[in-house]
Amino acid sequence: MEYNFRDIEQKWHQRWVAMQTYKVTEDETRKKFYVLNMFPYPSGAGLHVGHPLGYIASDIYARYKRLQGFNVLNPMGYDAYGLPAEQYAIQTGQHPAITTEDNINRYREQLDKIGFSFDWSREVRTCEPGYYHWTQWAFQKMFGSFYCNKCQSAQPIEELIKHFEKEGTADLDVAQSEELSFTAEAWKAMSDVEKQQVLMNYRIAYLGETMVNWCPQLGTVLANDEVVDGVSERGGYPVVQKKMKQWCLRVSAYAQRLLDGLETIDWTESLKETQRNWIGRSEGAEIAFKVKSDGVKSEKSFTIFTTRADTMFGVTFMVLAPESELVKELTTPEQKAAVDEYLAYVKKRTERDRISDRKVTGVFSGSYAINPFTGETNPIWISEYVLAGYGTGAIMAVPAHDSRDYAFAKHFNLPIVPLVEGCDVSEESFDAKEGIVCNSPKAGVTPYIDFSLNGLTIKEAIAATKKYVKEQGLGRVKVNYRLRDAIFSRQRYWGEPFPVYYKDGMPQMIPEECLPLELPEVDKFLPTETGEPPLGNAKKWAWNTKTNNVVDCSAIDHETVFPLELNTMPGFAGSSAYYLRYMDPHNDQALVSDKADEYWQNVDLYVGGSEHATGHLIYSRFWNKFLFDLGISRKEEPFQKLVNQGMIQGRSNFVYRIKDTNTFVSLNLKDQYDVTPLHVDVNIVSGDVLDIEAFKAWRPEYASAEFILEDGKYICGWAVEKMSKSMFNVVNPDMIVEKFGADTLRLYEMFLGPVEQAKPWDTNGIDGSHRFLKKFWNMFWNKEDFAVTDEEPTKEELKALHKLIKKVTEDIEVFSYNTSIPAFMIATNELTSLKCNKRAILEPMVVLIAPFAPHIAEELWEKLGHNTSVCDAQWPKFEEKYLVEDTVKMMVAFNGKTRFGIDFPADADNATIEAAARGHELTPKYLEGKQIVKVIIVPKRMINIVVK
RNA sequence: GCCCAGAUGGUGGAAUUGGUAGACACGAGGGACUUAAAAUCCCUUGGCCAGUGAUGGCCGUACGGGUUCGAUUCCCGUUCCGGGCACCA
Repeated sequence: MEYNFRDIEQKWHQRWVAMQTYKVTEDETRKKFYVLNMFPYPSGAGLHVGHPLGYIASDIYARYKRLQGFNVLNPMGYDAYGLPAEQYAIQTGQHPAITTEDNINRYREQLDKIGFSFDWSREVRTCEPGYYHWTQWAFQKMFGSFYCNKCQSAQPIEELIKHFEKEGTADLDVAQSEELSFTAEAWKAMSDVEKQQVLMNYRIAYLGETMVNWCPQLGTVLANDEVVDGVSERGGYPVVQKKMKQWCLRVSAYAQRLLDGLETIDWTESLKETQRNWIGRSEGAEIAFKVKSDGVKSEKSFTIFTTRADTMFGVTFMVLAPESELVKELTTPEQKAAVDEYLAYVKKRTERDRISDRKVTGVFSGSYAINPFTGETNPIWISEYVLAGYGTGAIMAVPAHDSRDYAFAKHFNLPIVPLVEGCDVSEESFDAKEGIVCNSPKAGVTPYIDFSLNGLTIKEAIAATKKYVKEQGLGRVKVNYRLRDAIFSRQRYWGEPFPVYYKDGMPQMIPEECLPLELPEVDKFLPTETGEPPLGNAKKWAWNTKTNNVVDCSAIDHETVFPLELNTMPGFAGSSAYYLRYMDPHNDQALVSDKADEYWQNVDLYVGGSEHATGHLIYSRFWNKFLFDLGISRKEEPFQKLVNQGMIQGRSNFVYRIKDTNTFVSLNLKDQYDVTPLHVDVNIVSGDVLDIEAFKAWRPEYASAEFILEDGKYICGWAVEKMSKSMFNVVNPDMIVEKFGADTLRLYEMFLGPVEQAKPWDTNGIDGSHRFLKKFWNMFWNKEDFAVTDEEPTKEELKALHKLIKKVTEDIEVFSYNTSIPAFMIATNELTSLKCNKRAILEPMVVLIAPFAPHIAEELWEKLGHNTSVCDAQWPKFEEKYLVEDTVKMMVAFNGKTRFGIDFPADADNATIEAAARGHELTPKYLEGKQIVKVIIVPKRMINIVVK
């Protein structure tokens, strides 16, 4: 019987739907296992062969776990809000909801062909009100919370208000935008609006006037992870810094927990390292410097942050960030003109300019600071190399031991004082944190300090200085993080609307029971003429606080009807807690019910690309920790194990056109001509041989092309590149399924190499996987008859089977699918040559292959007489006894060189083997005249005889 | 500049974590069946050398050292490729 994959796959796709094979419900009697793929953004281009790679890998794992008796949750959905649909809408007027729906349908069709075990009854789409209800709800909870540093947890804002009423800001240790200080009386005296303004300083979701990455071409702000090398990640447009009022999430409050959590989860080291870099913890000290203006000592002071407190004696100047509030305060009248000119220059420069040309620039403020350790005065400069957003926006410059300070000092001719024994700072600074400190004043020489750092190592000196700073009240020990708060507003249409209206200029949350606040219709998707976001075009976009519903904008009276927020939420909003929603996707009372949450807990295995390392995977961990603090999520980390599937690259093909002609020359002859390589569609190339007729038909200008062939063929060149339309190297999985079947595609994608590794797609090798499935199929058939007998299996057959069980089980556990497929091939070849057609062997084989090739497994399972799905079978148990041999072939080596193998009884102990070796029984001719120094026995493998 | 992960045949990649390097597959070459093609099956396939031959020898896991009876695997140094962070004080 021929292996007719088309009929088989179609039949089982229908059956699975009819039988609801993949529907899961909470079942207290079984252990849960939660497998999750990063849900896709449904782009207009559809799936290419790279997309399903991770889905196949996780599907194999999900099916395997199910066969092991776990209750497996394996859901799928769509990250449906996004820029491409909106840009398409701007160009064509087509509503993004329609484009998105079309794309989703296309994705679904393509996914269904590959035979995944997704429970589609749990599908979520981030753009549906039933889903974004809970995105808005979480945002409101963040608005209503602050972060308590003492208890390391989010708390209701009411607790903070109580604190203010009792003792003002005294004894307050919370996450905040800036440090405020007021008494309980002052708090009570504040107006409502003032109170709200104060509270905004502490909320986890807050409206903040911050420097943002503004992308004029996209007309929106971008988060830090959406900006790469000073241009937007999408589209590559320039990004400038701009001060704007935006919604922000206080992700920075969770920096330490985000860092600590990494120790508890099973992710790759490189991904954890990426997140550690992004969080960027650094331990240092904040030290206050008093200001001396025009030589007159003033009461003004400012604080700097340093990780090198030991270098206090090497400070020769101070530097402020141009955006710092201190600039205005510390600029003297004489310097004002020069400073203003400099600030204007800095303002002109984009993020990109700063990165690409690192000129040394700066201006003197006119003021001086007093070093609290020495009493010396140092000039205060202003320079763009100091960043406003990190530390305090001000530094003490130690040119001898910091390369940036060094460059600045050289450029402006400022003094350089080395502090480390034997270091040479004539050409460059000495930045290393190792060596012995020198040049610090002896104890008692200055009136300011009573100890010397000389002779200490740098590490000791840092510790000693910090201790002193703390004791003397000169400053405090401080940990800083590079991680910034996430900017949460986007000036876009196609995203979640904020459930917020404005009263007296202050944001108010619409009542929780009125959620979801649905995205309004607009007549155009561009910003308004006055530059407001696209929601400004909505006619019906105001909130009536009496009736609690959305009303027409013309009704705004600022008494009962108020304007609604015009920004929408960014892409990461919807993807931050979707794994919780899958647990209970249709619940309209809660994000997830207690019962479902208690059962499914968290994701056991998460599969997706590493490009989300500093975006989604940080935001999602933050979001989950917040929900954890609220008692919604059971586990502090949402994704226990994470596997990053490698990108599948394209394998592009090239033809070589002789310049100024329409003649194409084959690869190995091209060096004889002056040629231009051109991309050619890989779908008309097979094994690097060009289909000439298809090529002529491909483009009208090639219809009359001429060819210079080798051996009668046109051989194309090739290169590995990103898979993309413009390179003509996109391979569509539908085509592969059509030609070879889904099982072959699944097997081949896994066989290509380790899941985690990036690798080029090469359709050529797929024959091998297809041939294997045919061989596997043929084991069950004798010509046209299904021929499986109930005979007792032989020892040899059982050995082949159990070797396979062992290998496949071990491989799946560690995601090494690419090595278990050869094991299947070897076992199939062995059993075929043994002419084995016994049920006791073949039935477990079907179960073993079911995760990899579910369609063929179902068909054979049914033919074997079962009336349930193979998904409900039991994973075969491996038994060691079938692999135990009577004899063991031991390799005999002399001084490490292997000579030959010799059989020993399997139960021979080491002493017997060694005696045989020493007794010259094994190898007389090699041992003649030589002295045995030692005999090393590697169990069941080798006897190594060391001779002299 | 700092951090992380890599480098194995013509190609994708194996190697039980220190024990016969190159499994398995593709590609290539040869053969069988066939009028022919497709399909299928069999043999060869890291390099060099010796032999009619079975076979034997030497070299070989980016490069140079080291530890070990034995190193693709562990350690030190170098080169190259990929990824992350980057005026972060």
